[in-house]
Amino acid sequence: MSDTNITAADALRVAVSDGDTGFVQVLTKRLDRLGWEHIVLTGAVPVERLVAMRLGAFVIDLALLGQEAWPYLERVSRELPSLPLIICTGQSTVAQRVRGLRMGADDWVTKPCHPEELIARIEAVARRRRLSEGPDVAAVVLAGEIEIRADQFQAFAHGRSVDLTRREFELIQLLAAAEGRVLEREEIYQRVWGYTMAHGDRSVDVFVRKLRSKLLRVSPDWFYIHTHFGVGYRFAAELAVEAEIAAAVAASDLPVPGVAPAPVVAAEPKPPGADERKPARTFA
Amino acid sequence: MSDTNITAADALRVAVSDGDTGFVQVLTKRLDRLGWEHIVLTGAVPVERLVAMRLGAFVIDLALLGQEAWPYLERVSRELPSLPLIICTGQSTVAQRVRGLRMGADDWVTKPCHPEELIARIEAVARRRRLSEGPDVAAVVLAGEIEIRADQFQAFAHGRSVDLTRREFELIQLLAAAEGRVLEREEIYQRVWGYTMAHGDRSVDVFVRKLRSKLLRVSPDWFYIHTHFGVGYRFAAELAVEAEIAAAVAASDLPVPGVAPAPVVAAEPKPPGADERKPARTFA
DNA sequence: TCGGTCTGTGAAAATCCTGTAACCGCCTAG
DNA sequence: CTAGGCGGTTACAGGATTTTCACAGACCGA
Repeated sequence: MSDTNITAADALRVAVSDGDTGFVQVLTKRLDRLGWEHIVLTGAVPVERLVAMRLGAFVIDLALLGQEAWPYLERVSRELPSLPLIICTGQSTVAQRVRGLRMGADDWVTKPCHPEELIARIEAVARRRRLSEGPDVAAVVLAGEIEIRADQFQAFAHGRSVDLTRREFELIQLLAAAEGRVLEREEIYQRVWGYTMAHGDRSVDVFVRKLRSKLLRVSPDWFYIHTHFGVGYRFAAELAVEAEIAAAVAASDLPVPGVAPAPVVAAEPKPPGADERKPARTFA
Repeated sequence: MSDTNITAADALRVAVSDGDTGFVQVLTKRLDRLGWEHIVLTGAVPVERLVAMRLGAFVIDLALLGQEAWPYLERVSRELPSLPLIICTGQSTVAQRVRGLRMGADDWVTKPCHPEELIARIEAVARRRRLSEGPDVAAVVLAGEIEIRADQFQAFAHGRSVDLTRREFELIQLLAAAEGRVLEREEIYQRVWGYTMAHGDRSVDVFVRKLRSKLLRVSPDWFYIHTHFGVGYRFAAELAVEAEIAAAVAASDLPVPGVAPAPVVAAEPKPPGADERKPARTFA
């Protein structure tokens, strides 16, 4: 329910094909503020290039294309029927608008228009599309020997189910999504359970234990969930040997900053602010 | 692929909620010529009645509702997110249009407008929706011993009809179309029943049971619908024997080569008690 | 090293979820 | 107008899952 989630879910890559630099500038500024990626095009970009852009929406000013406008429109909507296509152009006749819409455009906005309305219309079309395409098929996270599939509400190892319950799955998904970052109990509880944690609640600990136990069963040579004493938990796939070395190093009290980047396995490069506080010595 | 399909595919049942009799008259005349069914409403019709109408699109003039306009709009788009909703109303501000669109409207047309354009916009939204509901023209789906034929509104096994009712068929079709993916009850309800599931509604469960029972009658050696506790259901044809082996594997916790290709039904590996319980049909 | 905290563990208790079956209107075809 | 099919609701029981507890073991700072 965090607003970052909302942004992420709604974020789109939008291409704008328009010659009116003033309009484009105002529009892109708003898009930036929304966190949407945008690409400005200045002509009839070949459909193949559009495909490569993996767009979430396409805003196009027909005036820019002149004679080519209708054929281009036809081609785009034939080749990319699932691409939300919004025509944003100057004065037009009813017949032209009807033609454009029948041809496959999802909306037709007449300039001058308020950028906010254009954005709202893009959202409306994108929302309608998303509704039909269902959840992301590519929602798969890999870590060590574990494969987390959102579409299955389940994690797998060697093709076998880890047999997680709903809460267990939500927990591992949250942790894995924040791979490398330490999450505090409060935050974990807040985001998995949906409401604030009562003082002294041990639910998170208990579920971490269950998770560890099940992961150990299917992937005995790896450690996935690391305890940060007094803080919370961190998810990071680590080969057992590696972890032991790391622990030994930490125990010997040698200032070795590069503990994580172990040679044995291609470890995920940790983002810069990942390391906090004292080196954690607990690697359950 | 007959031409009757073309007509059928484009024909929509449209409800128009508008007080302007002149406009409605012109519009309905055009709709008639297109062969679309239409219903004229003159107020805030309760959502349940809208559901019963099984609409393909809903055109609404906010002016007709006065104070009730926004709450009503909100309710409709929340309860029936899949219903194409076009607002066709008089003068408005950008802020109002943005609000309406954000709230869930698919388009906002300002009156006076040409009925042809309104119709084109309805078509555009309906087209977008249809796109998402899948290229279901794959009229036949095969799974295990079951053959699901969309054109017949029926499933078959060994050439014999499974004798499914309308709802049962819609349910199995939805599940089968998402084969391998877990569908949550909410989503199932939303897509089969067309509106939001009331809290505590067990309809989905009951129909799953009916389906299982009928499938078992015609194809006793297969499991088709798997329960994901706390989540929903997943469709996947699985031979009973396979399922038992999988369960045994999980229970013994020994890797057995060449048995489990992909996600496989597994039973909770209970400690020694190694119970020979019925082939697991549940999937945590 | 010591004491106070914090975390891991195992199990019991409390909840929640699902399968099942019986029941109730509505509609339609006799 | 009546029986039967169908969609939908409800109540219940058996399990599965989640929460809670008490205790043991770890960790940190002094």
